[in-house]
Amino acid sequence: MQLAEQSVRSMREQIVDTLRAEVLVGAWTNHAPVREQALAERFGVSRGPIRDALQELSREGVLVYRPNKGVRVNTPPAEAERQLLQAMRREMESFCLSQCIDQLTPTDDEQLADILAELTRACDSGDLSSIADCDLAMHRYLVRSASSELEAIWQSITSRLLMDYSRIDRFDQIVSEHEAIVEAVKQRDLKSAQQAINANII
Amino acid sequence: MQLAEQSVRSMREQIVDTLRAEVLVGAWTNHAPVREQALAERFGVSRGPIRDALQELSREGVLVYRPNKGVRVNTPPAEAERQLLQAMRREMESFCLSQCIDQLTPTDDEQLADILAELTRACDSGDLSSIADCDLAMHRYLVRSASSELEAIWQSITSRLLMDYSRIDRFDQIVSEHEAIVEAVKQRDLKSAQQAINANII
DNA sequence: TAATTGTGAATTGTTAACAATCCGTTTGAC
DNA sequence: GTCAAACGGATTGTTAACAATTCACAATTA
Repeated sequence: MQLAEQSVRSMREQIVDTLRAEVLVGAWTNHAPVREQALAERFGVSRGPIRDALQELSREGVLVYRPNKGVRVNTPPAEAERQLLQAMRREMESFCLSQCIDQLTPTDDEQLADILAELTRACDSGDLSSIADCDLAMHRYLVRSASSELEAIWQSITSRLLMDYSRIDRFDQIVSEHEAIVEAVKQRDLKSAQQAINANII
Repeated sequence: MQLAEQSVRSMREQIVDTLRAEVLVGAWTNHAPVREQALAERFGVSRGPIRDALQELSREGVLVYRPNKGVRVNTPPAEAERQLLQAMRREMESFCLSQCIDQLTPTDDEQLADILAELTRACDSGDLSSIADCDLAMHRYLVRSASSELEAIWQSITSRLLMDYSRIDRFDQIVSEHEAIVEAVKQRDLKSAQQAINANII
């Protein structure tokens, strides 16, 4: 009775990823509350899975939940918090690189190259939502390669940092920075890869 | 139609806190899966709120979710991950102290003293679940005083660290370490408070 | 007029029933 | 006897209806 082109779990993940990308790109304001029924109709499911997705995004810091009042888009972190989160994100991704870089295979290099190609295409076409998605996908790939356990924490930190993703207009810079990451990883050059990551996390 | 001694949101939070404390104390094994129906009957609600709580604990790293198979207790992090998480927790709590310590009021001091008193009582009676609860409550109080935004991230990191809370047998040490924290905070001595926190986070 | 109280629609929270999936067991073929 | 397919109970995933709460707006009163 369902389209079921993906597993049930993937459906919720897909909803979460879609909504996250839209929020991070600024497609939603934080003035209007998010209505469950409207999202349910949009995704063709009932309110249950929608509520699950909204709960997850709330825990992630993208949305803010208030009892009996639903969710709203969160506000960007204060400057001091932002600096802490940035330091933590750099620490995490540097750690993940050091853990995974010698375990990666040519297949991983291809995957990263694919993500980079899609990121480039997204930047060319100016598809903000897709840019944010690809950007996150590359970093997430490296984090997950090191430890799937850390992914949820990394996502929470990163989502909050990207709540004011203002530099998404520097398309060329985004591409070149990620090219540097992929190249350094391909060379299995830990120091360069960490530097490239740190340069990209601002 | 409900007991309703607390708000609806508090009910879910209460379920989450109860289950978390039980898992962190080792009351559950990770061999037997967690059954939704049994928990629903235990807490006197339907499976819906239980599923919400289990989802939250999964995202927090206390439980592990697998599609169509429910949740299990997570395993402790590997040693390398553990060191990263510990460094991040220290960084977070040091930051929170620096942010909040000059904003705290005598009322806050009382609250911390109350938590310390209950922790002492729990250690005297050897109530492991209560010990874990009070321990977390004190750190959470300081984190929340600095920034409620950071609380979810802090909880994720801390829960994973406590997945092997083996030193919960050193009751006297737990009490004295938290006494040192409360005292330093009361003196508004940032450096000492940070040292006391770092000494407690192992 | 300003403040307060009612009222009803809209929204979130919860429940129970139904659908889909998993897993151990049995059945059957070779 | 061994292996694979099929059956059935148990469990998770989803849905729609119902309950509880919130919010905007109208009606009432001072």
